[in-house]
Amino acid sequence: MEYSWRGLADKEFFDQPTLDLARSLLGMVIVHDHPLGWCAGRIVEVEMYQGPEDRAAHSYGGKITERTRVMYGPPGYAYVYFVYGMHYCLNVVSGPPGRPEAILIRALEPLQGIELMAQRRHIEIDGASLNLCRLTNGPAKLAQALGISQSEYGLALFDSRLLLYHDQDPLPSQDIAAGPRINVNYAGEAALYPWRFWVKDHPCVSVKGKVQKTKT
DNA sequence: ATAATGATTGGC
DNA sequence: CCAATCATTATT
Repeated sequence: MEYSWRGLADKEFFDQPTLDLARSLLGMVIVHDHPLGWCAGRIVEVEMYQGPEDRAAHSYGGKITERTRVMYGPPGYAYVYFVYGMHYCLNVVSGPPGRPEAILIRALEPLQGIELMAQRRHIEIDGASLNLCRLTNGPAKLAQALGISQSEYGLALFDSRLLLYHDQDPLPSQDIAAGPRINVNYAGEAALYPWRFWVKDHPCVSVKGKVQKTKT
């Protein structure tokens, strides 16, 4: 298997404050190796969820359950959860052990394995009419496209079949936009924190992300 | 054991 | 706008 990306993220890469790690993830490439084939996409939108104090986080109040367990371990592992009875979402565990922080991957730019992604998403590739962003412009869409489900829970993103790669220099801050997170209105004060980050003007930013952007 | 609740999406 | 659909969680 040959990857052309610049370099694999090592274990130490994840040892940085969640605020920094979230922004560092933008522009990086996520690769999923699977018996059916491999897929890759560039991260263009993320959301951070910070520890026990964040009312929007699954780990709010230090809640530790079977599902949230991996968030309490070391950073750099996959936190996959199931929502709305039909969707999976992929997060990168962040923060030192004991700090239950995570970063939700909200949108990708498809790079490799387009056919497989389209197949998994039940979208037909009919030439020019397909907007590739449609494959991965949402947290559950990209999980589906990459073939991520419960069996990817807890994988080490620096040493497993699900990997993160550096591919370009870190994005300059002027290319990164920030705003409130999506669908966390129940979180009161925390719903206002500008903890969603995306690549400014990137076409593959999630639909809701774009709506919110134009609204403000 | 049982009921409430979504870090969403796609279709009407 | 709203139904779909079920794992996880809290509650009885």
